[in-house]
Amino acid sequence: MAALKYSRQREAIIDFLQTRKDHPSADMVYMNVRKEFPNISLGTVYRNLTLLSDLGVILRLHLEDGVDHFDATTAPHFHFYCTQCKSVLDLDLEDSPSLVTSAQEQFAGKIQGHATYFYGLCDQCIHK
Amino acid sequence: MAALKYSRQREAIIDFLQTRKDHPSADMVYMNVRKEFPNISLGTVYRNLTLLSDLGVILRLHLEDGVDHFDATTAPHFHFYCTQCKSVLDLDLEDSPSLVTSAQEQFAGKIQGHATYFYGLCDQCIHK
DNA sequence: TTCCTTGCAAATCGTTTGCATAATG
DNA sequence: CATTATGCAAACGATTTGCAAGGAA
Repeated sequence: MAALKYSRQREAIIDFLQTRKDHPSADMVYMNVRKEFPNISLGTVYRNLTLLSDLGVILRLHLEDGVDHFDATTAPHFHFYCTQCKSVLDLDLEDSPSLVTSAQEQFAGKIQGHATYFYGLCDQCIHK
Repeated sequence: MAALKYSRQREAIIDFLQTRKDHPSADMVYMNVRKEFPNISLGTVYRNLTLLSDLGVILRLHLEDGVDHFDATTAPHFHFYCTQCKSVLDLDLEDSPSLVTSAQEQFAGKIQGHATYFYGLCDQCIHK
């Protein structure tokens, strides 16, 4: 029942997210979209991020740092979180359907998906 | 350099968590431990939960509902989150070192572990 | 004109923290 | 006695929300 109407701000938010692979926080989105829309408010950013993730257009990630992160790649994939530099990366494993399948075999409810993140040290943080 | 000292409140918090398999929030812990220590403060509950999860005695889970959940089972396992009733369950999958292993094969950094939760509808929510 | 969206600011809410006091080792 | 833990309340920070004005259908 949404009856969504177009807005340039929302488009800019989606566009920005699609250029990034590092899963920005709402504040990051805000600071960047502000270059194009200096008057955009943080509330508008949050409203759109919430709307878009409710619609499934983007993903909302809950990591360990207390701030939500957003991801324009909605195809199932895995994430890596560096405990040192706090960066977030995509991991492209082939294996994800079998994970859900094997979980489903042992679970009476209906599994619709999963959120998985690996944690540890990223390549850069190891070498310094 | 911790130099931990005993406290009855902390013990009660751990004891309570060990009796539960539903991964209570800090507020749940607070309400229950209050039966035994009516004057305990929410701050003390948070301080101990944070301390214990930093020490690795318990796990702190970041789910979709915006509140942190705590788990006294620290052995690697999976979680299920019901998107309808918001309950959290343990899933005992044949532990998959293969998950970390296969991820590690394709990743230059060092993977130390993973947090995985499945989401969907639990058995009870399907049948109503 | 109707209803969605925005900007702004205030409100929420989970969590953390400063401080004086109590308990532990 | 030295140090850690507690209770209380205030502070914090991320996110949400009410409202009046602006923009899309």
